[in-house]
Amino acid sequence: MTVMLISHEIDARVRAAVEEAQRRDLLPTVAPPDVVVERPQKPEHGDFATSLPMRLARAARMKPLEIAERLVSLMPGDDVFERVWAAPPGFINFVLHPRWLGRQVDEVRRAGEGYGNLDVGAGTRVQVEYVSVNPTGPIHVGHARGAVLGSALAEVLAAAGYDVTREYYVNDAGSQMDAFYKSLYARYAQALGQDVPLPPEGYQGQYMVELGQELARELGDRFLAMPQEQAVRETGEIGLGRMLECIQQDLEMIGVRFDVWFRERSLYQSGQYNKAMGLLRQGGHTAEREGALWFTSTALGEDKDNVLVRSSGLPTYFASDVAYHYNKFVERGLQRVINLWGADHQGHVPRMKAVVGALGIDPSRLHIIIVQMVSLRRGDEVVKVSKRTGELITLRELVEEVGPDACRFFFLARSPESQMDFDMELATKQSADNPVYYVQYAHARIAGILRLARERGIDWSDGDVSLLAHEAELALVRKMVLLPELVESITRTLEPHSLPHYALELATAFHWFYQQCRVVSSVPEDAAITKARLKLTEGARVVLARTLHLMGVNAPDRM
RNA sequence: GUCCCAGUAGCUCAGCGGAAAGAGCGGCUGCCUUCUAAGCAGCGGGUCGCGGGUUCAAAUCCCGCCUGGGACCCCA
Repeated sequence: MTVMLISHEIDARVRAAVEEAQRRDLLPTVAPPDVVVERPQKPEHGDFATSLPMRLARAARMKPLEIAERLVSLMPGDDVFERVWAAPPGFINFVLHPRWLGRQVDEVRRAGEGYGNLDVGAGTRVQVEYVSVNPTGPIHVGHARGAVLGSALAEVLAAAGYDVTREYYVNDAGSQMDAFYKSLYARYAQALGQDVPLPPEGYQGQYMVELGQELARELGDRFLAMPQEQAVRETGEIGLGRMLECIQQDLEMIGVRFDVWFRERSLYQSGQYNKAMGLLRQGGHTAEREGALWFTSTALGEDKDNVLVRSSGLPTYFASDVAYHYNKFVERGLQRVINLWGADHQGHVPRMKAVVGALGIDPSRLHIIIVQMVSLRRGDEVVKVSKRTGELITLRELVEEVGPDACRFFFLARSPESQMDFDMELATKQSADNPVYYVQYAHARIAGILRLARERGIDWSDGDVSLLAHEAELALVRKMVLLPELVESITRTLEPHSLPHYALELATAFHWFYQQCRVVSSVPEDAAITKARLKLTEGARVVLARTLHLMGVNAPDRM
């Protein structure tokens, strides 16, 4: 299915007009800048506009308004744009035709849940890797933000025609895991009355005590009989499995799922770690110093070199990441990779880009989105730890208190690079005044209207959309047709936070229409407009539901 | 000390080169005998951190400074 993107249509028309004008000597033959299509803030400036004449003025040595007028003369209005005009100081404005808008209502209804789907991705294989929390403990609120942003971004990319893989990188190797294994064994042994101390670097959390007790309860004391090293390994393996299950279930609570749970260990087992290191060596990007193997990133303009293999012989996390990205780009042939990392990994970005380049991969294929931290508040009170467990607030606790939809909406509404305050009081206690409910309420209202119409036996399938002429009706359609534009822009900016803002605008447009226009009328003379408005209402439901689904937020039929 | 992010309405945040700065919450005023008032309409509220610069045009780009957060481990 091919949806016409209005912005692309304008781009094409303006470019064609520039060429035509140059052919006719209305404009000097200078290279035109890219056509930037914008949406004016003021309705009287049209639905879309471009400032190309002003950008062209200097090179063309003409007055911007004059350029605009000449281009406009080559772009007469038609059945898509009712009016195209030049406006000072040098804009070209476009207004969508009311009849075209009416027809879009039918287009939306025809597309149904597929409305907003595009083929701009053209099946490009793109991976979104997000969360990837070490499986040494439960998911906390900070991780949840990346989880929500990543999952929404993946949804939008899929809608835009990309072949998307949603991936969680499981760090099941390395020193953090060793500490986890040893801590778990200690807790397990302690649960059985043994005096095994927690290692110095061990995990203190209460959840480790519980996990240890769980293993003791379910599997008995048989691990105490075996050599401790083996016991640590075996209980650790079981504990890792349980932690992963727990993480998976917690993420499921906010609708976050993955196609692939990629094991760090597999990089070593498959030999890909060795291959990646070999490539770096061959490329002359490594050096041995002080008993360690270094990635010589200073030669590539970085501030410092980075250790790949410690003098102890153990690879660093960075080395694993090198192998992992080798796996992504080379072994799996992913065309684009998008990683969402927490702010604490921000310093890691330059060397990751550098090493990808050193592996012979164009670094622009790797996008790293840094997700800033979340601080929790209840009104004016800063919330750092859970009153119940005395530890950081877990995702599970947050969702249980706030609910999945509000969680997703709030996390999604802020751009990743701004540190956010999450006010649990606002998200829960005042839930009625919550933006999430505002949007969901619009959907429920729509569902209510459609329910009523069906109960009354109205068949609106032959409704005449050309009757839609009220200001509020057209304002609603104007918002509806922006969803495909939004999907397209998110694939470029990789910023899904525009989704909730759009949802709010769409809901506002519907609520206003609802206020202005009676949909299901019992007056016989209103039969035709009732059918047309039912079509519009149904279309609005499609777009609103689709927007909510892209955000992973429920679209309730009743509230 | 170096690097990254942020600083916009009382609060939480959008906008990130274009035409008179936006939303939600909070405050004030109106609107329910027909489809959900979890709604609508209106009012009030801003030196876009500060100072320079670039540009026809700067909240938006560049430089410097201030404030807050984060990162600078042979941790991940």
